[in-house]
Amino acid sequence: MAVRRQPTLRDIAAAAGVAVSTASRALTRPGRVNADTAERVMAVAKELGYIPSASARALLSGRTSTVALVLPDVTNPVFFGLVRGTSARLRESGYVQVLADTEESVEVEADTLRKLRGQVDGAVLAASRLTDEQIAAAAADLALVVVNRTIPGTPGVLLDTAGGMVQAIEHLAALGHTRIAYAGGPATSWSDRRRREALVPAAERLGVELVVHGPYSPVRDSGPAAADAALAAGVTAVMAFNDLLAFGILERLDALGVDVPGRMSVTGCDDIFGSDLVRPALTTVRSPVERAGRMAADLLLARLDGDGNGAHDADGDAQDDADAEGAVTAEPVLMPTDLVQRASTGRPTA
Amino acid sequence: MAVRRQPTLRDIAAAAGVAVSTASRALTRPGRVNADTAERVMAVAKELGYIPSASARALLSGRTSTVALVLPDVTNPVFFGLVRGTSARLRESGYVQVLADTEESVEVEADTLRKLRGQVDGAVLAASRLTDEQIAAAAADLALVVVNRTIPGTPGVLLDTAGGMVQAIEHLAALGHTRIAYAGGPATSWSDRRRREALVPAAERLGVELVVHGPYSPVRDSGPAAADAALAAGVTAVMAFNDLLAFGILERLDALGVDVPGRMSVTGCDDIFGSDLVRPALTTVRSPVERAGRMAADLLLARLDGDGNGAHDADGDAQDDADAEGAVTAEPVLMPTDLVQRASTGRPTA
DNA sequence: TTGAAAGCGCTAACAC
DNA sequence: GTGTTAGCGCTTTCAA
Repeated sequence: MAVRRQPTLRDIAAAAGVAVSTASRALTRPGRVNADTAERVMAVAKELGYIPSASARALLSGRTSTVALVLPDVTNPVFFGLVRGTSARLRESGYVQVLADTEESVEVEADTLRKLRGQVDGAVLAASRLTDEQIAAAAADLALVVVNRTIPGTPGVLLDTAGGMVQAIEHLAALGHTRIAYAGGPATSWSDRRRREALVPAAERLGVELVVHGPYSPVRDSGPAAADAALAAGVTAVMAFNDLLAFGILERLDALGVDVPGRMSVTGCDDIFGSDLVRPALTTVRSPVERAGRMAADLLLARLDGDGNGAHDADGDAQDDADAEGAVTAEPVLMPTDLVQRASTGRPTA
Repeated sequence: MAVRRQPTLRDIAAAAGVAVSTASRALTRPGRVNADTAERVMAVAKELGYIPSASARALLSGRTSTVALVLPDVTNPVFFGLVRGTSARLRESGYVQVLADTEESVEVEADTLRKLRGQVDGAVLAASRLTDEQIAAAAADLALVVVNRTIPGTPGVLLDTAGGMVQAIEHLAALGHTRIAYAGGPATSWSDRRRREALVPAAERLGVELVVHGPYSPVRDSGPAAADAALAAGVTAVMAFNDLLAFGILERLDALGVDVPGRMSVTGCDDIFGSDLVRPALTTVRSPVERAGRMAADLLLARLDGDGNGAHDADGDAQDDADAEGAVTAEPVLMPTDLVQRASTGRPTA
């Protein structure tokens, strides 16, 4: 396969009886050329199935029209929305998206970023495992937008899950819970730190006792430990760092015959696929991950296309674009989250 | 950001006091050059952080070291394993993976494939919406591997879900079910056709009555219709086209207060994330999607790198590679599936 | 062993 | 309005 040689601009020019430069002009800015000539060239190009060489263009312009999305784990449901968001936004602007899975490895991520330099115009870096310094260094060579990280001088998108968690604790307090556990995530997690900082004063304000457990790995397998810790702490509700952890907690409680939400309410975070499938369905913090992906792509494209060319205004999403414009100044964009109430939370019956 | 100009080969050559051609040789085949010179050049290159321009290489060689994965919907859990499989395999061989989401649209897919030509060396086409003719045409311009499609002359990977479905009906028959429904998938689905062709004789052999419903969209929202049809047909078990549909069926049965599996057993297909989270946990056909992804990438790389260079033998997966070698002849590779028994199937209590 | 030069496909001056 | 030419960064003859 892939036998037939692609026609080049030279072929088109020859077939149309013009010089290559004329052919080039006819195809890229028909205005700058005689209408008849332009038409003829375009007809020939179409007939021969001409497609301009991306490599040649890239070599000449230094621009590849390609953007990378770098993720620690493509199979983590949390990132699906992100992939879709960036993917859709980039396609709208004619960019190609490269997907890089770093397999949760710092080395792979650093290596990937290095190789990407020159291959892509920019990258969206999600849930990076790198240090601030490493990211800042990479940003010197490659237009970068970070998701859920704050790197001075680098634009970013932040999902305000801390705000959603505060909504969750308010929800629980309103239901009558007075002693609540937070099953925390990885010690290195920026989000986790933010949530603790938000939850402590919120608990105080609401007059509830907050017991912080963890750190736990944000996976189902950590659920049993978190569930046991919550039971041992004598709380009536546990807020999990994320849905995966919450799933594990629910499973453990189910196995122990603990009534949810009667004896123990459970909340998660992310509203990933499956959170409404578990029984009882999980009350969780929904974050606009897909919109965050769009936004990240927006920020990146704004940088790449130059601030004012308006190319990234193609879609009518005034909300996003308004934010994007503002964020060209490298202020991280904060995306609000909200609480989805389902069956896993209720009044404590004890 | 992205300010610092990338050093080119010329810079390296100048700094090392050699000609560009020598620098090129030193970096690409150190053997063909004086050892001292080679060392000096490499040292300079490292110091200056030289990275060869992918565009220039591509322009010269016509090879981009990039492969596309084309999917109808990145957010469909069925594809996650595929993404991961191709991604891992491609990275092992130093290829970059481009992810293209066609949004279930024939037009977008055709358009994507056309644009991809020249940008990538090849593509893995999964669950394509195109006609055989369209795919065959695209294969003339681009090295292609199809997943779950058979296109004469084009290598492919087939997930033998039909075999898994037969296991499922055998399982149900063994439990004592004598009248079973199959909630079929889209009429255009190649897999669906294969399954019907396999299920009918299997049912006959097992002495069970098979009632075929559908076509249904393979999404949760189609579940209620499928569930209602199964109930109306008086069967004691329903086999869903895929897990998403099965989820919808379970929800509907739950809402109607129908006991699962007592009154109705349910099976799915794919074993997607969440199938063990639903209650009752779903008995389903597990297909080795990630391995299929690896295999598809294997087949593609075998084509691209030429049959015998062994580059795709880097990993020790003798099983896969043995198959891959054989499949260079464009015989589709069939991946076996198996049944995962969970709580949603049991003896009929009526 | 090394250097000079050609050229991949394209665009952007710069003529005419 | 159109053609000629140079050159993006690299590899690869072909000489030296």
